[in-house]
Amino acid sequence: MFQVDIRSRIPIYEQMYENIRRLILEGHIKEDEQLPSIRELASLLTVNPNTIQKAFKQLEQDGYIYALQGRGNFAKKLDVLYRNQEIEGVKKKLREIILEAKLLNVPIESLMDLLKDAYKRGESQ
Amino acid sequence: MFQVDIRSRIPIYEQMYENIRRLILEGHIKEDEQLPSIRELASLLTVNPNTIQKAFKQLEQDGYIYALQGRGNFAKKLDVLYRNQEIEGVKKKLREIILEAKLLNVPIESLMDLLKDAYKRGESQ
DNA sequence: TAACTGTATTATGTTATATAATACAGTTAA
DNA sequence: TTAACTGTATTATATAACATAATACAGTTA
Repeated sequence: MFQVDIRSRIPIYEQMYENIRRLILEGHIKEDEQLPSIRELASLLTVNPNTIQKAFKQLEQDGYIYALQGRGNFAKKLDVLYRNQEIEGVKKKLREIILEAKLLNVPIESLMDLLKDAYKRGESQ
Repeated sequence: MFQVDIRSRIPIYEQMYENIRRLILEGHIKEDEQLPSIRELASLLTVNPNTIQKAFKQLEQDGYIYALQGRGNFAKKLDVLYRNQEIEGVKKKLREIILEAKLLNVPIESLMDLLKDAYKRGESQ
């Protein structure tokens, strides 16, 4: 499914969060599809169940999944409104990095080329 | 000069590092110009001297400043070769965020517009 | 010499992260 | 009904990163 790097400075639960979030956004986990159980993931990735739980809880709070007592965790339907918040966040980050690039005197043409190129190469869907 | 947010999850020494790095890259601190002393900054920002020292040490290792025993810390001349490493780092981050945007189905035209806009608005120099 | 600088070390405290070990409750299939 | 799954919650423990505190020493400068 995916991997976590226990030596990374990024917390495991945050890596988990990002990975699952990505799988949902990319459509690899569809609406109402069940995720692996906490214990299953824990043993699969050799990570403590509590750590998985922390990631899942965050995913639930942020609207990516929903939990059913005794049944499991499932991918939520991503509504448009919510997705817009996501998009705004990405745009903000994008602006920051563009300023950073400008600071380093990277010409705008280079950035445009990079943008086109990266967008093309991005895995579709 | 700048501020640090002690409640941020970004370590103080890292905020210091970023702030000073930025001042140098933006040309607000010029080549061979002396930086405030460690103790001075420490009392100014009410941060422990050791924390400042950690930021300065990192800045020195990364080629932004040089230290003279008993004299102080000074901004280094940024050579082209080094700047290229910086640029590569920013480009990498840029690619990642563009993929993120694509994931959220932001059309490339929006990103192009955003790019032009952000680049224009960026404080010059 | 006094008052600055950088540098280094040791000790202490705090917080976030992660693990371990349980326990309890809901669901499901045999 | 029971066994084996699920989620949920709690308490305890360990560790590492971060930051502070308190010194000490060495080089520079007026």
